[in-house]
Amino acid sequence: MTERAAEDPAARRRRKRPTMRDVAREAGVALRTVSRVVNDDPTVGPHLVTRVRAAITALDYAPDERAQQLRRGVSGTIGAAVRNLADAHPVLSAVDQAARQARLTVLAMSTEDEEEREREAVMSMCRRRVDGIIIEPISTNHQYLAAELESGMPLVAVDRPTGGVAADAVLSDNAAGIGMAFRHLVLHGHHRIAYIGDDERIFTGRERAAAFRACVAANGGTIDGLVHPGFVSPDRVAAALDAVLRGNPPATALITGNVATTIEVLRRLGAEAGRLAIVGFDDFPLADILRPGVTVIAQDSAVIGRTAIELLLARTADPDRPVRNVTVPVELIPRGSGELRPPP
Amino acid sequence: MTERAAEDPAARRRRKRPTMRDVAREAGVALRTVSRVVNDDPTVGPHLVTRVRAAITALDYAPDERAQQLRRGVSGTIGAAVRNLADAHPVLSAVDQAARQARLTVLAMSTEDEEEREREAVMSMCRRRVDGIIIEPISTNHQYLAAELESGMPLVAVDRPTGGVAADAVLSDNAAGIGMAFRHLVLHGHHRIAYIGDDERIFTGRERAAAFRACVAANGGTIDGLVHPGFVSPDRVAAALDAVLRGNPPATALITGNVATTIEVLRRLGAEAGRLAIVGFDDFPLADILRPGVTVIAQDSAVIGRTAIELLLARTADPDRPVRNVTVPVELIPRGSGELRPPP
DNA sequence: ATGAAAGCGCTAACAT
DNA sequence: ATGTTAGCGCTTTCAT
Repeated sequence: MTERAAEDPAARRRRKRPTMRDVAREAGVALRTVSRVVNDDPTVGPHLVTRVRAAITALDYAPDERAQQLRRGVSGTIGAAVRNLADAHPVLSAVDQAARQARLTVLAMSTEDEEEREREAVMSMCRRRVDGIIIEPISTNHQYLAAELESGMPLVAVDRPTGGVAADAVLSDNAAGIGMAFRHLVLHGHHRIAYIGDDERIFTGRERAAAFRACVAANGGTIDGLVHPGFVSPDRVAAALDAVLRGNPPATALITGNVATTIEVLRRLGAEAGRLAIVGFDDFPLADILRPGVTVIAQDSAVIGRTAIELLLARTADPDRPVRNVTVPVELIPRGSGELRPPP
Repeated sequence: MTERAAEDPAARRRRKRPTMRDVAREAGVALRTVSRVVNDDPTVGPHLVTRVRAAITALDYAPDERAQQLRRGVSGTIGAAVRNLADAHPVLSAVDQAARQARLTVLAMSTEDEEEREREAVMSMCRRRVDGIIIEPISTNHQYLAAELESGMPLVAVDRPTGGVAADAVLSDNAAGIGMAFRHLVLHGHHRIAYIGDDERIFTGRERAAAFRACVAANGGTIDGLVHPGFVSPDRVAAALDAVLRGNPPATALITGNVATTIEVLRRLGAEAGRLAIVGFDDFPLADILRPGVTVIAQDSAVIGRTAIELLLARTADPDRPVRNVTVPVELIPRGSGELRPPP
């Protein structure tokens, strides 16, 4: 790690940040007039507007948003509690864009998949008096938010619902997705289809595993040795994959319940990836350039993000409206891995 | 998209958010005492502490951070202007963690790779009076920040330097990385090595292309038809790849200057990926499960992120310290694609 | 050990 | 059309 000191006028003078009062003095007008100009109030004479603008430029004045917020009562900011800042749920992009269109700033904080961090992040947002919160829940018990919800804080859960308190949520249609995957594989000639996915303590893990069991049952099969929910770790996925491949008879197709599992399975399979038909839940970048391409059930991030903001704004407008859960359809994207036929 | 209304006690009462004054009234003490308790001032009698705590709990009081910040003069927040919220530079995770350890909150805003958005985001952070800004520069001219820098706003550029104003920066060792990639390929028997990368108007594109040219020259070769910098689009990459493969003689190895290019090349190559030795600049998830695995020059995100926060804090402590540029070493990770030998 | 009062920088009644 | 004044919710002298 190399350091290099660059040129720097050592005698750089620090200027204190100018306030609105300074601008008023500079322009020779009242504070209120500056405020009017800053807020584009049309009732200011053009002459003064010019003078104030000049003063603002001369002093490099920028209003203090904290003071504005404090006084105005709204923050113009919504909080987003996401799992990881560098690799957030793709809906966050959509949330961000939709928020911008609603002239709202997004304050993103990471939860690192830890309940306590989630709580810290969300409470910090509340203390900042954000105008609403989008949360990708980690915790299963959000009682700690009861007071906030009661005092009208709009909160929208994404991907998973909140627990213990009623809040708006926008979820993907997990059951339909698993159904699509299952039928797709059956259609391609598979009879022994297995499932490896998240721990059933996690909402999506629970929903997807349950949907899978229902599919097997509806198809008149038995689920013995075919369903492998659990914590996603290389070892566990490896063991589950092993059980699936060495079953009697072995499964010829696999549904993976989340991206981490899909990737771990592919990593494990390596060169033998073509040996097993695979449909993964949730799309991921590069799924199309793997060989074979990975067939996935894709969530509609754009719609989810937009819907989340809509629910947020609706609740802001009417804090007493009934709580809503919106389910967004998913889509099967065939890319090769899900279209593999079983060996004869 | 299905909607479902959930149970909701229609007559839910909205409680106004309690202020410190409310807590004081509830506890029967002065405002100042509540403030003391909230800030863990030890000079409050244990009896009153208990009473105040009880009132805080009873009212579900949480201090308004905006007001605290306004009064205290610091925000406890640093801004991070990143390209995209859902797919930020991996250093952001490291920044986030390092910031948390420094008891700072990260306010992330996206620039969407647009200069104007960058400016909006950064200025918005300034108006929020954040304690510092981490920026992944899009713009090449940051004169608009001159006043802020002058009034002491700590600003650290990551991955690329700022333009037009002197600011701290932490950069990867682009030249060394290209050098490592080039030597690695030479070592594996390649004589015709090509480069496809970013537009040279972008800092990293410029540095990497220049380093590549230097390598070719040092190796006694000519660069005719081997260097293809430019805007990263599927068409342009396809054309460049075509030129590389149909050269006379064709190149047997390729260095790609960024992840987008690497992926576009792999997508284009498809099943023929084994035909060309490839070393990509910047690591990416799944590089290890592609076949062959993709050999990359990896940046040390953790170090970059930590260093960025260090520079930020150092400047906060001493706004007059000389501007520093820190260069962080990169690493070559062999995974297969870079170890392919040229056809005989 | 506790409290009264003065702001932080701004907006919004309410004059004029 | 412009200015005066009272807060937003908090921290912080300065008394007591």
